[in-house]
Amino acid sequence: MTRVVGRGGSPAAPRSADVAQLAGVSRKTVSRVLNNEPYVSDDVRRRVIEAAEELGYRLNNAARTLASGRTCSIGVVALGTAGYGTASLLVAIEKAVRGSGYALRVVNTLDGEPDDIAAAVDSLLEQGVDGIIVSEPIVEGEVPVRVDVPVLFLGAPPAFGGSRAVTAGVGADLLARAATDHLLELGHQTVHHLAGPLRWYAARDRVEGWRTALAARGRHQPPLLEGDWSAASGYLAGRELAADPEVTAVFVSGDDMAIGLIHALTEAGRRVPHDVSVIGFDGNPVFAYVTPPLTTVRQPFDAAAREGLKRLIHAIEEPDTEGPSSSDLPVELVVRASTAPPPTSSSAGPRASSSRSHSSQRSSA
Amino acid sequence: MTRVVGRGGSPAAPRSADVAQLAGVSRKTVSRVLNNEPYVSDDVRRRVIEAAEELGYRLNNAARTLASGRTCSIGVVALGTAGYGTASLLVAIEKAVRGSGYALRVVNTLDGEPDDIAAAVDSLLEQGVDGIIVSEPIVEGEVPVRVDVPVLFLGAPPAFGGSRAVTAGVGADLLARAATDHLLELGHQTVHHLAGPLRWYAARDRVEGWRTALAARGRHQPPLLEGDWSAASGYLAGRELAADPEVTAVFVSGDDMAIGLIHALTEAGRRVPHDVSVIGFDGNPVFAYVTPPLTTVRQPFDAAAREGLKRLIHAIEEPDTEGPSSSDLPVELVVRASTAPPPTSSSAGPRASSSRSHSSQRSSA
DNA sequence: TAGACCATTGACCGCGCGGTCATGTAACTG
DNA sequence: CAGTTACATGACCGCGCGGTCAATGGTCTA
Repeated sequence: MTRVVGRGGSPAAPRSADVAQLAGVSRKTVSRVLNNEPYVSDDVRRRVIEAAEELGYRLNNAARTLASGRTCSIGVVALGTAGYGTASLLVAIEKAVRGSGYALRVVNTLDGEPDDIAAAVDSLLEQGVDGIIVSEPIVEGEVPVRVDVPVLFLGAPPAFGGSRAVTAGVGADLLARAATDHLLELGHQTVHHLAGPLRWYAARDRVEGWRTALAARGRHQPPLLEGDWSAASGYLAGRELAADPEVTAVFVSGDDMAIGLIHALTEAGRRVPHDVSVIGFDGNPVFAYVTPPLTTVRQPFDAAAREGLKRLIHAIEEPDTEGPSSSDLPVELVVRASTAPPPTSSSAGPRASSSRSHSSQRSSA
Repeated sequence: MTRVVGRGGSPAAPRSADVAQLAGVSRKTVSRVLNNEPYVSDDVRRRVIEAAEELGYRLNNAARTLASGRTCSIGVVALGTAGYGTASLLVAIEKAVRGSGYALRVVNTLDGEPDDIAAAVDSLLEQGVDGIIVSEPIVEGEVPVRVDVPVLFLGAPPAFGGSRAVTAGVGADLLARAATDHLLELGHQTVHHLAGPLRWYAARDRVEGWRTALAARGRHQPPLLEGDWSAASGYLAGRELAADPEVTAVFVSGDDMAIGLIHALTEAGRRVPHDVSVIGFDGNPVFAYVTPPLTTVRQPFDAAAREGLKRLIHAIEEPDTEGPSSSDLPVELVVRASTAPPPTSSSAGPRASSSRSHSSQRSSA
């Protein structure tokens, strides 16, 4: 039979048989060369590679998947929002996956409802993936899908999601604790907290860290506020807090919300950081250039993605052995000018430091 | 032969033959049902669907791709940055692809160099895609890859990239023109422009719109400044502009850069918008809550992604017919408080409007 | 009643590759 | 020298599905 010819007279894509013929070897040997298998002489290897290049040969992924049973791709269930945090995490995952030999398939869930996640996971399984990353798991409900590949939950507790689940995270509790400690060390009696939606593990972990930091010093734990990550929700929370003169320090669970909160405080006549200190969470660099420059905690997205992926690949390739142990992620506090010591009754307290402090930061393990 | 059984005694994934056996029909009939082909009786169709559900059957994408030659997936070459604009565009693409019957494969290029893009495209072709979206094409150089699927360039001119290329865009030139017009209508004699990296089409289109707006009114065209999308680069440009007392209005090619620029102006004693008006570009909602709230132009990411995808799918499925005609995208000016009439020698000019203006906006076609 | 026609179903092939196993050939060993 | 090992290659099968075409059975027309 004759091979099909594409539109415009362009020949159909070459197959490994074409390469084999040109190189004067068998198809199987071509397969060996392209998969870096041993037991191929240097001469043959060279000839095959030359022939492949000459023909512009590309492996057919579908065929190799079908034959081998391995898809060499990893699916990501991402949150369909363009926020700095989630977008950074997705980019970090992509960077981590590069060079691992796996391709990435992305499905967004707009809302994060269990059914939504289930649909996303289902579509990934149908496409064929060797493993799945749920980038921001939500707490509510079990995901109603039978999954027979390992799943990495970034930030969820190990119990979540069935037996073949692995987890990794940015160490949100430690980061949140560092943020709270920063404010306490400045002299604040206590620290208020504006959390993200508590359905998110990301939000819960940070609440946990905040509570731990307060408890460690025996401080009063103010009631929790809950936002939705948006600046608008931060603004609303800020209006509430502005009415309470006791508030001198707020740890906000996201930079955007922190910006909204500061805006509300300022509007109400509470100066930041003179009257109220605010620390954010994420590390979006643009907020070094707002007034006041935002003190925040940078999330180690890259490190978390790398570590998570390492574990996931381990679970894929050597499912019966113990995974790599967890390594400590960096805690990076970016101190700018939205935090300061609390106002004292006698003195006016220090003003915001001048513009030099755009990116002063300190790191600790 | 016996079928392979997975770890832990879990049975291997069911195949269409299993469904066929359970439903008491042939494998081919199962295929017909699952592909919604005609000539299947209602009774048989129902039985097949029930059997598939009972077994938890999922189509094997690799096998169907191999057999049919169609992958039913679209590849995206995205920029590996977490900026609001690029991230929003990616999310918009994902939203547009949902329900189209195509899956998404994402590859990031960290830098956008032609070789980098070539590698990304290559890896997509190897994975198997029916079409490719280059989300933010860069101007420099031809992409050195032979591509035999349609390619959608979001924002590049039609000549780019070979014969099977289609394009769509957010209408950046019109948006830029609207931004510039806004400032001119406020009474400014001319408008300065801080562009993005001119290697990007996205930046060039906006420069074009800015030039057109100025030329249409016969205004002086100040020298162009070039940033790199970051707030830091906006800050540097702002230091330059602050030294020039002639500057009363700046159109900045991205919200982040605008924030940096405003910071530099403020630091140098030039008040925004009292002395200098600044308009951004993107529409990141968080900047409604900085001081001053940023006037900006919202990019119609969703509409652009939808339209581009419609054309791409058309090019995939009916390559020989003319594509759908382009429809006008919305121009959405978000007027907040970083723009105002220019200072006059006699009066002090209006102050920034109060906090009510968080999201006042006007739209026009 | 015979012929034409349609709706419905299945037998069979092969997409392009990796896996298994048999077959070679050269380099050692005792 | 025979026996053993290490290396190098190819013949052949089948992964799970869609496509082609033939076969079946029923309904309609002349």
